[in-house]
Amino acid sequence: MNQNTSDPPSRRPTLSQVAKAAGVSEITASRALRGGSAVAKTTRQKVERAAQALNYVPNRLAGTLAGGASRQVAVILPSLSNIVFADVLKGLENRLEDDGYHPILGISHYDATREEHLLHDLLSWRPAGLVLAPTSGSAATRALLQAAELPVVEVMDTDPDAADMAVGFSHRAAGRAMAHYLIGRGYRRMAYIGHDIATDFRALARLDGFKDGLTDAGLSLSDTLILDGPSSVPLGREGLARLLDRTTQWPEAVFFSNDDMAVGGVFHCQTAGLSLPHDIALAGFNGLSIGQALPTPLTTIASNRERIGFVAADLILRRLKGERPPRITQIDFRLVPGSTA
Amino acid sequence: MNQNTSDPPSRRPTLSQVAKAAGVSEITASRALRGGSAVAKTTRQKVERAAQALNYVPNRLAGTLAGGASRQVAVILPSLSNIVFADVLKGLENRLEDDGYHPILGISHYDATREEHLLHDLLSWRPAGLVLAPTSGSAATRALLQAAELPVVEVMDTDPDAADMAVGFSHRAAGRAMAHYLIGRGYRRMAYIGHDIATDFRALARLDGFKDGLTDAGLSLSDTLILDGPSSVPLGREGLARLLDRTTQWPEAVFFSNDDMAVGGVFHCQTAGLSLPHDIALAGFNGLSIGQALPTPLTTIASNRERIGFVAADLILRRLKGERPPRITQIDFRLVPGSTA
DNA sequence: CCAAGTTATGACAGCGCTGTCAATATCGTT
DNA sequence: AACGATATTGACAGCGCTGTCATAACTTGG
Repeated sequence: MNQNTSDPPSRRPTLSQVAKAAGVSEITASRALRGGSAVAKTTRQKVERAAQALNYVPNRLAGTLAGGASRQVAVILPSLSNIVFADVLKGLENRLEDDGYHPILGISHYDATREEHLLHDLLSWRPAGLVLAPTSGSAATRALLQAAELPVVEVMDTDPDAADMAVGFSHRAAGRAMAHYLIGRGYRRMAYIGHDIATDFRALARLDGFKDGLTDAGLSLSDTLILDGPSSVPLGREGLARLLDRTTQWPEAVFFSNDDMAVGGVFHCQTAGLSLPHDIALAGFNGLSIGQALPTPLTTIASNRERIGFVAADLILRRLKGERPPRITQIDFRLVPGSTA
Repeated sequence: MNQNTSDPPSRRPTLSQVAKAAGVSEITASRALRGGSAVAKTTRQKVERAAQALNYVPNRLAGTLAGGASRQVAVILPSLSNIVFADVLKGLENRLEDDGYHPILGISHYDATREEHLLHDLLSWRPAGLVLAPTSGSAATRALLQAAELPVVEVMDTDPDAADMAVGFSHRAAGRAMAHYLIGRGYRRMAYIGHDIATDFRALARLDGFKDGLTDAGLSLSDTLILDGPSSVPLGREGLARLLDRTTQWPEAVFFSNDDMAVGGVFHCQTAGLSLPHDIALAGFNGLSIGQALPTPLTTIASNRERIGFVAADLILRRLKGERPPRITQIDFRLVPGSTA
């Protein structure tokens, strides 16, 4: 807390130093650098030159505190192990960057307590907006959001009633769509293989929707296998092996919690010499490129994660410009018939 | 710019309001909430209760500006399409979160100009540290880093001389190791299939190392195919198809720029009815789980991206605590013999 | 019971920047 | 040549918080 007279020892240059170097007042320098306001062309050039020369980097903490909007957007995702959320983040970052905004990231690990903690932490940076793929519908979380008075976008799902805005699609509807598709293909005995469902409630919603779809046709799930741990190719492979191993009456079709799992299932079939979809049919969810590159392209449902992220960022930005964008934006999923079911 | 007397209309509660509610001075409230300093137990409780009641969320912009350290770490990665960088980010976030730090993210898209711009932008938030997977060795970038006077960790590579600290491994050595392994297995005619190498200079370093390894044994690359665009499974599949199509004298082994590409190669072989590694041998890089779950586990080199991220964060944090951690930290790669080569 | 040493609290200034409003310079017009 | 309109610049205060130093309250021991 020193430095008011004379040159500071070696600190980063401040606006005041730039102003002095350019021979103008601080506020004029500020305006010159931010563009827009009325500043004579020659003055602006002087200031810009001075800033350049001093290697000036503005201090946005100060700027934001003094009245500006933050240009940081808090982002809370449940995981990064899954490429799905990396895709969302990519879309987000892409759109934000266009307007000079940046995401501050928090990973909740599908843990409601952690999510709440993160929220509190990130909010302390006074972000201009918040994007999250909620892990829980926790009341405490909801209260914090309400109080924060900033644009909030919940991504990936449109089922629960969002506090503010939402972008995504109905996972329940997606599950149901797959059930209908498989039924249409003539399958009747169907099983489900999923990962740690207690935490991933969107996967759970797909399962519920799938069951609904079966019910629509008077059917029900013949078998269900839930494995511990996050979804992965090896886990899906193990899952199918175990499911087929523990019963003599095989299902005709298996719906996996997502493509990673389903690709694992395909690999098991390749290893076990089972022909797809004749011996058994498999279906996934997400439409990852790897599933489509398989010798037997995976039957799946494509979701556009990157677009969801992009739109989420766009909604925040629009709101900050004073617009009133729609509360719910559907980014539709699309059933991709492959050769595995 | 109003609000000094009376109650502000509806703004977020400030420390001063908490203090008033608790009947103490602002600074005492500050100390009570931050813990540590000498504050009577009863006072602390009063303040905590008041904060709770008001739903107080501290303003770290103000806190940092007033003298604290930032607790934000700038992170610049070239891409998020590749799971590799998502892994690094995951490790980073994990370690940072433990100490209440958060990453501010920027994606350079393998573009030096963009990287520089991001650097400037992120630095304006006065982060406590910086982690980047450099895209270029740009002089301008280097200068900015030097001037910024904050802990900097360059991740993924230890080849170039880092400005400050570095965590990772030598991609050149990794490429060479694979060459030696394949030679040891008896292969002589070897080809390389890679993605957009102009931008991904770490992939390029692996290729160079691979060539070095061949040279060590008096061999040289029989064929090289570089495809446009980011690496992906479909691209690898297409690559191998094209390579085998354009020549009658097939290579005995193919080294791919990474596992995604190599898995695509495996899929092509499955489709084309080629037996691995008899008809042709394939090898990748990264040690992704998908490669290991294949019916024919992929021969590859495992890199520990998550750990690299974790260690990078740890280095920053240690430096902030005043320690002097090592400048270069090797996180070794490991050759994983599979059944594809 | 008082001096010396702790422990707890507060006053003050200032971090680096921007919004507001006022002051000055510049210009065209009659 | 004087006047109002417009373009350009600056003074001031304050955003919400914390470091520094000073003061007040409380111990302890002789």
